[in-house]
Amino acid sequence: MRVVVADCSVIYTGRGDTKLPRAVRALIVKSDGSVSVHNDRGTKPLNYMGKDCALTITSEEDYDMWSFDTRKESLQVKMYQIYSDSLLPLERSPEDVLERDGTESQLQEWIAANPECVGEGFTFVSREYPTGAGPVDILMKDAEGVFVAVEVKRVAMLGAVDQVSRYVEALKRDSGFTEVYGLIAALDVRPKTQDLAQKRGINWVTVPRSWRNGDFEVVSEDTDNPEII
Amino acid sequence: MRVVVADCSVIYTGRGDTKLPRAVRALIVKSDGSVSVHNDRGTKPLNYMGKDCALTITSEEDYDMWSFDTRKESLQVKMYQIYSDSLLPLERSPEDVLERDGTESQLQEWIAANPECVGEGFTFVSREYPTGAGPVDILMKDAEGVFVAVEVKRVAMLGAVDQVSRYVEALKRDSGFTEVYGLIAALDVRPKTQDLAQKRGINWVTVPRSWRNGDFEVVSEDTDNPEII
DNA sequence: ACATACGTGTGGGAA
DNA sequence: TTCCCACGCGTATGT
Repeated sequence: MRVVVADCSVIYTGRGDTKLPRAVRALIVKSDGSVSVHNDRGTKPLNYMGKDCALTITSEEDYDMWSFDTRKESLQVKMYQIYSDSLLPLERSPEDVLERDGTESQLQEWIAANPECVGEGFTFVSREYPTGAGPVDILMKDAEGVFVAVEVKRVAMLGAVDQVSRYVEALKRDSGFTEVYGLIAALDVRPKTQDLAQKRGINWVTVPRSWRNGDFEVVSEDTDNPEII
Repeated sequence: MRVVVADCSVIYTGRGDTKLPRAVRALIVKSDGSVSVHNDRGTKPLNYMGKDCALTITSEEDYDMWSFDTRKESLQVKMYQIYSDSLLPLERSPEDVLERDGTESQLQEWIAANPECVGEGFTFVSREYPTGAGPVDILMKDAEGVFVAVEVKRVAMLGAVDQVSRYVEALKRDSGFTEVYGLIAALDVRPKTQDLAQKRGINWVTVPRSWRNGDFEVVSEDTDNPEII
């Protein structure tokens, strides 16, 4: 990994177009051929370019032009003055991957395994049940045996209501479900989202933050009638 | 900006939880109190923490613990060995902002100024027209004088159909519009999005990539009847 | 501070 | 490969 501190200006052309005026910034060039231009604020680079770009350096009167190019994009850095240029040796192990926990997909699994948490007497039917408008996260039946299309989110916003509306609509029209309604299961359902859900006749429940402690998964193993705690 | 190369492992707790195993990586600490943990691949940090986090360093037997904390989140880095630690002086100017071109908001302005591009005889009525379900990007009238709720996107996916459906629904119900329909104007309308739009009775048009050349904006100034070229 | 929406979003998984 | 959706999305803007 190479870090260059320089007085530079930047032009990007590709998916969009951007300009950066002349200023002192840090360029980070990695061994996979990616570049980022950082200033002293924030975690995101001001400009960047994905891996495998080719660097060509040309000299002009007032500056060196560092041009990073791929097939479709180009990042052109005018280097007016270079203050430092360091090569930082990093071992690169392909195993160096972030391990995530508490993701939506895990929440989904957990709710599928604990249908009671979204409603008394609810039972699991299927995960990723296909509809004409995309797969429903979880399909359940309620205590009366009516189908429920469950949309799982960590944070539910307006789009979640739209999604579940789409699924219910598609299940009724394309799949011949006569009795089916929608439900949002989320850690957090925003106020406006609650309003829209209400209007659309979509139910919603909040899952307690403690879901990851596994409270619902602990089953008594000492009795003949295992009981959800 | 401080760059530390070290053999370290990382644990993040906050919105989710993540772990990184022990490896040699670069820590970037900026003057706004943000941190990022980089390996030698990609433009995105493996871990990071936004601005204004407080760093406290404590010594353990095998490592120093660098703990970056905010009210709600915490990034804990076990530093087993530090290979280098450089302070890179960057001037920080608040004016150092990326200037973008070809954004959605510019596309929106352009379409508002060139309503003909989405339909023969269309006329502009209003931008950001408020509805009970949020503001419509552009409100127009078609050649017959019927209202059209236009949703602008660079790339239109399923959510765009939902949005414009919501607006039309709200305009009819809350605002007393009797004649109104929805339209998506985008550079790219994805296949499934076209299908769903069809089903919902939402129209869509693609804006040519050349919109930024200003073809529609060039107006003859030599005649009494300025004419769109 | 909260809520909403854009982004050169990025990344991953499935068709 | 393209298409779709989640993300500790980040970041800016309006309230």
